[in-house]
Amino acid sequence: MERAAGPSNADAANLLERYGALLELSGESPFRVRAYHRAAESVRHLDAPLADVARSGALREIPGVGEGIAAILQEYLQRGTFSGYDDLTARFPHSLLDILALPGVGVKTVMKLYNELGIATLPELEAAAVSGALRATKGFGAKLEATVLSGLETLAGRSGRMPIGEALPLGRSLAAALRQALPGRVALAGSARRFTETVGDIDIVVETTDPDATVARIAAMPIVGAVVDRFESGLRVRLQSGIEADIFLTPPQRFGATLVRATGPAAHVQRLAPLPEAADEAAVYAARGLPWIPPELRLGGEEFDRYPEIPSLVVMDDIRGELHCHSTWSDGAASIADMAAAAALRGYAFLGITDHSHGLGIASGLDVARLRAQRAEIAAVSGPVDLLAGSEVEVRRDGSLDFDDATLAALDVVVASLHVGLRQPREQLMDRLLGVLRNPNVDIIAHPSGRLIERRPPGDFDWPTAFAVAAETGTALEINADPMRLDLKHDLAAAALRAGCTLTINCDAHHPDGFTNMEYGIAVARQAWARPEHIINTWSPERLHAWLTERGSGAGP
DNA sequence: GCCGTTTTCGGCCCGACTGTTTTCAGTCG
Repeated sequence: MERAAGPSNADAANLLERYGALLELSGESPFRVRAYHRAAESVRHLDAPLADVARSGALREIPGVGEGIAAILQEYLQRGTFSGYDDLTARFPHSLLDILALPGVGVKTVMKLYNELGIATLPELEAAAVSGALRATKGFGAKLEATVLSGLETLAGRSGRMPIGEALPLGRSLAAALRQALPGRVALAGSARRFTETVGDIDIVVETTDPDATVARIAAMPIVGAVVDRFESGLRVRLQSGIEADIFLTPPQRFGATLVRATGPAAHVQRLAPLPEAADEAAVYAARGLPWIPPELRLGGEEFDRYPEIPSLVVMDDIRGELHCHSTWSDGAASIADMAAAAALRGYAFLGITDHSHGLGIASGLDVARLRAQRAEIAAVSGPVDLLAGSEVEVRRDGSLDFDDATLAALDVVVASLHVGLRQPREQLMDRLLGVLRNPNVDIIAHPSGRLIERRPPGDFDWPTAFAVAAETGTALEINADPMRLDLKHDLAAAALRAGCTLTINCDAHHPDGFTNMEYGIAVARQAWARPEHIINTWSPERLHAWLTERGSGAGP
């Protein structure tokens, strides 16, 4: 396997991102700051290595990269940094960016802390908050103190656990590298294999008859920075990226049992105890009279009672299309044509284009006039897949929608979302949600709880009531497959199914790459024991169209 | 800093909530 020389696209994107943040601290125009963030996103999603793009002279063809940023990227590729970045890091301590990352702390607060109190690091900030120095400063009060302390607490609680969207690709690439370097079987284990929302560390099982030789080979791998620990049954390594991973060594005849144990969770493994010595996982389960239980279903409970249902649960191949994605018409990064092509490449039959409505100004949401114009483009592009003209319509704070009923009824598919006012009291929040569920023009409620994993708690909804009404109106509830959302989460999705609700799984893709997140949504749906018939985007295009038409929209223009 | 069936210069990123004040600045989705 040949490895591309030079820094990764992600490294370049992160540098542009940091530079943008530093520019913001220095008081630069918000538009200039934004330009760097936009360029960073484009670079992050490039199909080819940045160095190759530069060599072919196509840097300026990257969206958001003009003369200035192209020159910066050239310099970065040659020197590993660029002079503008060096200048700014000389002016501001890099650690100010850590403070800027605290929720509720923006540029103005960071610079005031730095200039008036000399605070440049998180520990200094914590000391100032604890000692009361913050609230003693003019312009700061008890609330900022509380914001800072709770933000620091969140950061501390966060440390160590990665979102599944990072952990799984990382675990897979480590397993692939080990497979390349070692003769025996290699398998990803641990919570990443089980698709838990967050992952503490990467676990891998490696088969070997010569542990010492295997350890030596692993230690010599380029991806491995250092062996941190060597224990009885394996070793702990620190990767070049700084992430640590446990590698368990096992003789071939015990590979299955070791993989079950290393995959966990403890409650699941306990039900199988004592684990029979077996060369593969299926044999472990067979010895207990069970079929092989897929890792994402290993939760230590239901899987031992409901296993006959496993073959009927939804799988990736059941998905015929998606009903919630974005394009450059709002905050997406790709054209409708590009999104349609990506969907076609995945074998999808249909794709709902649902850009934001105007209420979400920051996402440059569409007003009625632009919605009409977009509809024409959608009609022109439709071909590689069946495109549905839709909207992700904003549910405003007062519960009203951004578009009137006639506008919504003319759309093929309507996805309603609560992005604002998620901290409202339960009663108000439920009034909004129930009102939207009862609107016959709304087909889908997107990311119903509004949570962002480890960043924002869900809204305070009364789920039994919400699910009862959704079951009555037939409105589909989304499992949003974005690994930062996974919303509904699996236990809520299971409760929704018990209440008789219909579901849909969507990536909420803002870029062609976004569709690859589908596997996370599938895992959540399976953890909720969902079958294809529960999920509207597994249905045939004919059945889906009939359902949409029946619901009051989809009648066409 | 980028970009152009509004424009090669002048837009681009709006509106509400919160906290700290006392008429508004800062943050965020």
